[in-house]
Amino acid sequence: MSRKGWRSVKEIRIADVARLAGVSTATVSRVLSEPGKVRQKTHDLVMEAVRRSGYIPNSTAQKLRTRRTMNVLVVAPRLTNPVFAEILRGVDDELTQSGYGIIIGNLDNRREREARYVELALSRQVDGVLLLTGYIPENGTRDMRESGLPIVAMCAAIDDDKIPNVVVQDREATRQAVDYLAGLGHRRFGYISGTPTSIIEHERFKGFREGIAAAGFGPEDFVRWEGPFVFSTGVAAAESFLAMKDRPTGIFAACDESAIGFIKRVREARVRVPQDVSVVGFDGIEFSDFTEPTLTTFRQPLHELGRAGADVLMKLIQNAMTPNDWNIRLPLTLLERGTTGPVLHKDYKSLRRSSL
Amino acid sequence: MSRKGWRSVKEIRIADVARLAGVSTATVSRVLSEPGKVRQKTHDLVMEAVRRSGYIPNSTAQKLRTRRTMNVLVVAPRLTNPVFAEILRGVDDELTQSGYGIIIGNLDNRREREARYVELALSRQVDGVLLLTGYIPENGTRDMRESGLPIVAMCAAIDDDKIPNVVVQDREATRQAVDYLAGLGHRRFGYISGTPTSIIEHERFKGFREGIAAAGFGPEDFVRWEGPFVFSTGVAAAESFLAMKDRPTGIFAACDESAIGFIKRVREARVRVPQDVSVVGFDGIEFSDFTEPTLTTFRQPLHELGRAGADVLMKLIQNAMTPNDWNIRLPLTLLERGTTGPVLHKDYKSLRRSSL
DNA sequence: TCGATTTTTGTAATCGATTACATCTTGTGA
DNA sequence: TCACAAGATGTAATCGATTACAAAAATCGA
Repeated sequence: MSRKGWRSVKEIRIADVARLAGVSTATVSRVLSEPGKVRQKTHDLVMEAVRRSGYIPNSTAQKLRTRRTMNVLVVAPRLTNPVFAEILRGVDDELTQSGYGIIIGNLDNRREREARYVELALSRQVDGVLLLTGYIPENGTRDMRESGLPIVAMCAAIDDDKIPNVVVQDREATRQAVDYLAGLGHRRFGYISGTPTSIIEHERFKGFREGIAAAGFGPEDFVRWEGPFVFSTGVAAAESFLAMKDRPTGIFAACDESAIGFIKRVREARVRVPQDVSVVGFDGIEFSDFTEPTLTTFRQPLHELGRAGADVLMKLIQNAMTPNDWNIRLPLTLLERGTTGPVLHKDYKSLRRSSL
Repeated sequence: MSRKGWRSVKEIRIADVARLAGVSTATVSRVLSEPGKVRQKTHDLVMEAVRRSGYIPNSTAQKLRTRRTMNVLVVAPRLTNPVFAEILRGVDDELTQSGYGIIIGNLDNRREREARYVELALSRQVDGVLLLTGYIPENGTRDMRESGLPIVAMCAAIDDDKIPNVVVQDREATRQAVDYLAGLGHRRFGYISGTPTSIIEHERFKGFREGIAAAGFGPEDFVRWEGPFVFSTGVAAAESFLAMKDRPTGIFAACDESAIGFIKRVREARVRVPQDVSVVGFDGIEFSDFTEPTLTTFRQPLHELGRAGADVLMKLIQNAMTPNDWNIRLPLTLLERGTTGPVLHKDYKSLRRSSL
């Protein structure tokens, strides 16, 4: 069997370099990884041999011996979601700087795919794990924690002393969203959810209800439409919205995609945004600035979040945590743009009309 | 130094399992990787020991011995670009099925980051490489090919007998785009480019010029606006467009983002789409269906492309290539939507007006 | 039941680096 | 110049699996 058919290039081992330089493998190893431990003359000799032979250490062998893989696993719910892609970019920025590689664990929204990545961690292919998911992956009897690996939870707080959290302040932002809409005079609200089973969604909805209460309203003052974090959830919400007799005027969507889907559909039905209905999104994806009108939304500090998460993981791996590192919560920014405006109450309108 | 502080969980080695089951390590190994080679009774004994101890093989040791890492490197120009994210999803689908892991090489549009990934390949951390970039990464004196690893080039044809290509038919599609616009009566064209240095852009522009020629026009019949594959390129093109006295009416954009940026900007200036100007995009990102009007564009079979690329790489690794695998070219689909329509020539209009 | 054959299992080498420990050099001060 | 410390280098064990080869056990036919 020519399973190794492609292995055409002769591989140079550390022993080859040692022979070429007339030294032992130990010396070569030291030259390459312990600066200043070898005499200058020998050092030059070895480096010359390395250069001439084109030697590059076999990283698998290094890993076996040093027990460090210099790889990190990043588990994300869905890679094509721009939110996770952007976080991943931040993570990548930070990790590659420290010489770490990234192995991606894309769940593609199917939770059963977790098992594979738990296995990966358990089999020691990585030095640490970044969870962009809202829960700790488990694999039947075993879960990620059992690996004993450093884990950092992002995107949703996890209640475990051993696991640092690096998250955004969703709940506060969502609360603020309601406050903002109420401030514009809105009295009836709509909430377009994200994936109902995700902790992120729970956090945001909790913030929403808190906001509703804080503004002096109750559960009877809002409707909630359920669905995953995608465009079509907004479209479906819009269908339901259009069928209502007494429509809400202040809508909060748990992600920009569904906000955009909603707006697109209601505009088709000649509902005006923001004159007839105001919409606040969540995420601040690049696209939200290219819709008509431009979307009012909360911008997540995604890149910064990614960097922060990676930074904490590095510290965790190196046992260099400070108390502040255990719970990092980044703020969001409200981008007031074109899809929100003061309410035109029916009664207000009629009042006005009669007073004319 | 407590570098290993976190390594709290006792690690179980194959020797522990062997002792527990009262057999040799060779037997345990065979139970785990050579089905049917061990007597049923012994097999059960071993499996029970594995279960009881919770043993999971140390994959680094396996890799060192078998010389297969079961990892693949995917080099992409930019992860946050939804096109690459979607291709990656297809790759992931195919590879995880075969038990391979993915190490991501995100260039983030900075070519100097290549070196790192060439090194990765050279140090044997992966069994193969998928290039989503338009060129072969090089690292000073060494390039990816030197690694002797199986490489598959996607997104742009590479002229090397040893490297299979799995690409989409950009050029044909772009040609067709011009043909389509000409068929709608357009006589003056605009071309919004992508990153000028990328091979992908070259291919598309080549197709565009071929289309122009095939429709009986020449270089004087179109303008070209340059810029990277982003929204702002379209916005800048729009500024230039708006400043023209004799504006083109048929615009092709090398990616959906710039098409959308263009449309957004010209609409702000009260130019109507498609009545005043028709726009054809390229890619078919999810978002293109949520603009106003919906974007006419070419859909790339991204997921399929990813799967196909991964499939060819698997075959290459296993020396199982068939002649057809060396050059796969997937077709694109024209999605006729809202941003294109028949031209209203000035002379045509005046003609019509006078005949009324 | 015996020996030949086949099947199963064990022993030990191996993959390619790192590193503890031993040994050899070099440098220093008296 | 010598004794001794400090520094440089070499030897060989080690990481944890796989696997070639050897040895033992099971199977079979006569």
